[in-house]
Amino acid sequence: MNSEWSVEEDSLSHPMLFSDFQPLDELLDTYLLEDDPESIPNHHLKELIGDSGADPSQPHLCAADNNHAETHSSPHTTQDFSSDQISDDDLVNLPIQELNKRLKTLPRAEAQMLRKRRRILKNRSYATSCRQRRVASDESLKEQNQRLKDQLREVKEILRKTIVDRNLYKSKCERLEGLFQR
Amino acid sequence: MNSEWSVEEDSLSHPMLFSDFQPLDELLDTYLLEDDPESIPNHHLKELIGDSGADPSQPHLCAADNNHAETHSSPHTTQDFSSDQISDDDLVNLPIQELNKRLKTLPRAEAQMLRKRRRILKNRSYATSCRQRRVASDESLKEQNQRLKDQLREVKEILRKTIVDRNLYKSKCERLEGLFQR
DNA sequence: ATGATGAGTTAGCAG
DNA sequence: CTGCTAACTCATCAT
Repeated sequence: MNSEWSVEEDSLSHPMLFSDFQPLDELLDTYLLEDDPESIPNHHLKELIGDSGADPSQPHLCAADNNHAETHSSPHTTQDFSSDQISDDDLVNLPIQELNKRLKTLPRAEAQMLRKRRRILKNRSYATSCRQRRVASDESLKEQNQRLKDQLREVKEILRKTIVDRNLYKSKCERLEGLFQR
Repeated sequence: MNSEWSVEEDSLSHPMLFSDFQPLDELLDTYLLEDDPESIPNHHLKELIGDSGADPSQPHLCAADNNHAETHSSPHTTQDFSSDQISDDDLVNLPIQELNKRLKTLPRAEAQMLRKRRRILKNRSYATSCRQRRVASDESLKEQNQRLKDQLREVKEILRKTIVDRNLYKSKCERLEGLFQR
């Protein structure tokens, strides 16, 4: 049994109905001035990636396994080991121009493989950020949703109190008018 | 006297303030009784699958190409007849028990391949429904969000009018009380 | 076994 | 080419 409408309810945190309604007006400012629900934040769904390292030792247990031991990139004499000269890290992060320079010194087939691997590695991180973006956007929607529900509840409560208040004034007016009738 | 506090907001579509506030109360019922925002529908995110047919001719352009041209497949070696006996459709839809019966008549390797393919086909549709579910859930959140924004706007408008209404009654009370002072 | 989901791969579109 | 994303496959977890 929710005695929502009894005015005697001092348990409410706003013991001001009727004689003092400043608090209501303040709250009104708070809400009515913030007139556009569309303007709710919602813009914090970026800056989440930051990959760069994270050696994907066995990315999917099926990716082409190029043996990368670039802990101390060995710019050694021979280019015999060809593809080993370029770490995965360089492969993705080097500007394409710089990469092409290095690839020119390699056999065509080798170069092609490396380009393909570059694309795969890049796609891998695109996929990762795509997923993170989706998750972030979902969370954001849920948060916004919760905020809206809370606001709605609050505004409804204010409305309820305002109506009680108005009804009291109305009754008082009618009583006073009754006195004049006599 | 009444020229002072007559309602100037005739431009509003609710020309009832002060003297007639039934509409407000009706709207109040509409909103306050629907007290729990948590109870908004949100349960229509199912019944979306319904695959069954739709020959995925080239599912990803990379799936194992089983030659499903049973009209007259290419019988170059012995094993071809065998696997062609079971269509992809049967492969996914037959109860496992029934399928096993049929597989018993086939070479082990063949049977293993078919089991694996069954798993792949099933996973394909699991993935599809997973994706659809995600999309549906997202849309649902967005819709709910829009509804909440609309409701909030509406309740705020009602509150605004109610406050105007209350203030008018309050002014009137003060006026009447002033008359008694003399 | 079945179903669900994170992650890697591929195709294909957009810039 | 770069970046993004739908769809597929695989690994893994839970039932």
